[in-house]
Amino acid sequence: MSTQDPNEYRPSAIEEKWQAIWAERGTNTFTDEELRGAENPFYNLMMFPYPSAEGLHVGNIYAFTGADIFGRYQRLQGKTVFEPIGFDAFGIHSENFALKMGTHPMELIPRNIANFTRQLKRVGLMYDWNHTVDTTDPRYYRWTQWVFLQLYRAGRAEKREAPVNWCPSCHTVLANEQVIAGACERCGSMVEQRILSQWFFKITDYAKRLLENLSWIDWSETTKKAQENWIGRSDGAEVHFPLARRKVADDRHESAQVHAQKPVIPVFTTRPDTIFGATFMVLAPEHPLVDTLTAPGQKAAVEEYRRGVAAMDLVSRKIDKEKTGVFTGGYAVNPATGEDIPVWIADYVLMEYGTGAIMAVPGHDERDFEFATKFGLPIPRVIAASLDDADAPLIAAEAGDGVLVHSGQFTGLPWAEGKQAITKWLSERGLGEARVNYRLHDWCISRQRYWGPPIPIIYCEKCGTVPVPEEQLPVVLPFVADYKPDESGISPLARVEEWYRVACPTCGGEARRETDVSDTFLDSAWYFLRYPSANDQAAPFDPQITAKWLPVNSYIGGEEHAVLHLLYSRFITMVLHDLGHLAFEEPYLRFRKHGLIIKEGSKMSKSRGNVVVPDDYIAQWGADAFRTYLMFLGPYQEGGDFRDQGLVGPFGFLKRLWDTVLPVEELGTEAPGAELERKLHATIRKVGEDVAGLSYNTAVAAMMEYLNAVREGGRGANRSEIEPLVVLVAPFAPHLAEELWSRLGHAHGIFEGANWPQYDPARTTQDTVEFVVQVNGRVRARLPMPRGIPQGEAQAAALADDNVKRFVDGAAVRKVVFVPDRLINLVVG
RNA sequence: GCGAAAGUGGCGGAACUGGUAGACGCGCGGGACUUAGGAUCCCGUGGGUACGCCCGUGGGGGUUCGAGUCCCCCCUUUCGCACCA
Repeated sequence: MSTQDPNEYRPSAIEEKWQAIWAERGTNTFTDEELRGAENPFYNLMMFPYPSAEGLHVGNIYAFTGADIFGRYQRLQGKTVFEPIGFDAFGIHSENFALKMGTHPMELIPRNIANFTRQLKRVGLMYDWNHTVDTTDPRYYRWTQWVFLQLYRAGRAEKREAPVNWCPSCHTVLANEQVIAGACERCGSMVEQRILSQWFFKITDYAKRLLENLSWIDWSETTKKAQENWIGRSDGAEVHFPLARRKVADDRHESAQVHAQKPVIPVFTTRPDTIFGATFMVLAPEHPLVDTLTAPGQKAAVEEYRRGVAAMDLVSRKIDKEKTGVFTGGYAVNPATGEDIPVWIADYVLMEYGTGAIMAVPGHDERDFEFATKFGLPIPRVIAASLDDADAPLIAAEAGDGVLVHSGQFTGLPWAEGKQAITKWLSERGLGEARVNYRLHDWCISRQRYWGPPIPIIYCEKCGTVPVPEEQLPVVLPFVADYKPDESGISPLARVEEWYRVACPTCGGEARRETDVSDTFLDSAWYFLRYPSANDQAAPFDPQITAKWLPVNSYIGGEEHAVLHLLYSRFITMVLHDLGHLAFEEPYLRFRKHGLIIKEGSKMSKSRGNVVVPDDYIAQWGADAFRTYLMFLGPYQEGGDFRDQGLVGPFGFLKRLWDTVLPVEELGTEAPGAELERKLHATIRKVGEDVAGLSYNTAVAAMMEYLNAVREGGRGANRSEIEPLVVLVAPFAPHLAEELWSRLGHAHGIFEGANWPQYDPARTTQDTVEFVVQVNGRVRARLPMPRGIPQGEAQAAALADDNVKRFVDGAAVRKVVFVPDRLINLVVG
């Protein structure tokens, strides 16, 4: 029971020992010179964390360990692996937490980062601590501001008005996620809309490219699908509905005329084939033509409706609810039928999608059907299963396919052809054209908050909007003791006069800084470019280093960032590429999502009290066992269930491996037996393939199986049998592997060289196979047979088996199915 | 509603192109060593059984010599998106 026994497995001791050695030798860190000259570079990226006050979550460790294993495996294959980490520490999350705690974020964040760093180091991740990034450091956000300026210069950033959620009680702007059922998540007051002037990045200009590149980038399919849906391509037509000459409701008898010079209402539709059924139009309440269209008698009602909509928060407006709306009193002309149709406004039409106006086809659109039913508008049928059904009554919207009916010269055309033909017809008459529309919106990057990088813009009375000259960056976020938002609805920076009052960079006159800060997603949209050049004070990223290391070889992260972070960083990369700053336009060659872990069958959360605190487990079992268990508990790309009991399995495995190798002097020197050697080669192959494909759980299982075989019946191991296993386990349990490797007499560290064992494919298979004999598809015998046995011999051997004989029972064999080296199936009777 | 994925022992989970269902681990049972063990090691472990076999991968059909795997219908769960025209 001596605790000083050098052959006892004491994880904490060896883990701390090797962490110190790695730091001292610089095993995982690079100088900038080394980065420039690296051979076989492999950039292994994982999503940097937001350094919360609670410390590292087990979910973070799960994500990082899986990525780290991949990096360590690449390294054991001889690659030079750059594996950086950083801190995504700006944003509303940090700010709200700081407000709650009453501690200033400038004080809180460095503390959290220090704690995270300590925890990350304890896990044994292969990070280059010489190349870290902290988004709140002016040396970093100086270049975030530089990125903004590049977009501004390229005309990809523009300022325009947009609504935001506003909590009248907290005096603050809320993100959509902070609005719960129309109320502020913090105080419960009803949220309102405010219209503010904000900065947008025109990501919609890139919608087509962002969508098309998805066809060739090597990403998790589900992630690509999420982006595809988010970008949301719709093929249809833009159609122009001229305003009717008469605008008043009771002026019904005047015939409609189509005059090209008249103002028109453009609409986007995916179903131009149903245009003959458009019996009314609906505009978003904010639509600019509403005032023109509104008849005097309807003015009061329209105004009231618009006020009601404006008071609503941005989230509840979009939830499906009973249709509401108001008639404007105005009419437009259906360009297909030539008839006047009434124009309504309703909040189910959104200004931000399409043109902010729709042609309503109640017969063939559910929402329009509901609206028409409620307000007594006509619901004609223009699509039917066949011409015979042209007058079948519509009891619900029929959004499916069919043939056109009651559609003038297009009647009888199948739906898809009608779509083409009508679009062509409208376009020949100058009333519309084919159009592709995207669901994707421009990226609003303005935040009326404190904790972010100030947007580098100056407003001058004479010169207008002036970008801060690049040499004047960074625009440093000032220390503001009271950074709480107030009722003005503008950033707390707008209260710091000595900060925002500046001389105009162009004319030197009085000017004012932009007081909004930028979105956290901008910080993370380019961080991977910064890592290799993290120490470069002269440029955001060094051209030579960037050419060598980018794009990223492997990126592993959570699916929750499938659409925002991953899309924004692709967009920023494309813009920087187009501006000549980067040679590539896609940032991540390969992206794989990891799954989420739950605890004992349910989601981990503070309210459930089932949050796994990693430090406790690591203290008890060691980082190696913790890492190995996390990778073992389920398929990495799908996630799994963390059970306290489960940890003892992988711990026991590591301990048995340790006990098998030590003491080294007692290891046998013989060659492995034939069967064990076969298993060794098969295991090397399986673990290599599984790790490369992120199937970590089965890789660990294969190693356990092999160790069990080595130790079967309590036998001791030969060195040649066990030494390769030390290398296979190294990505999972790097400390233990280093220690055993060194005790096995190697002068250099296990990760300093291409130490991954080779296998001989010829030796992965057995000479004897267990051959399955079926009769009529049911297993009746399992017979050992030599590999490569021909069908005739196998059949003879099968028929000689007593049990097989019983089932064949003298009957004629009608058919024989033979699968070489696996199975023979005798069909009788 | 739309989109995606998944339902396998007491539990977490394996199973490549259809070809021995349940690898590996937990738990449980037995044994060894021990004064003792909840430590360690070894062995066993889907259910039933007249010990020949039979039944078993959410439910119901189908294709096939053979289906967890393929096809059709249904049920359940999880995760995205959601009045997107």
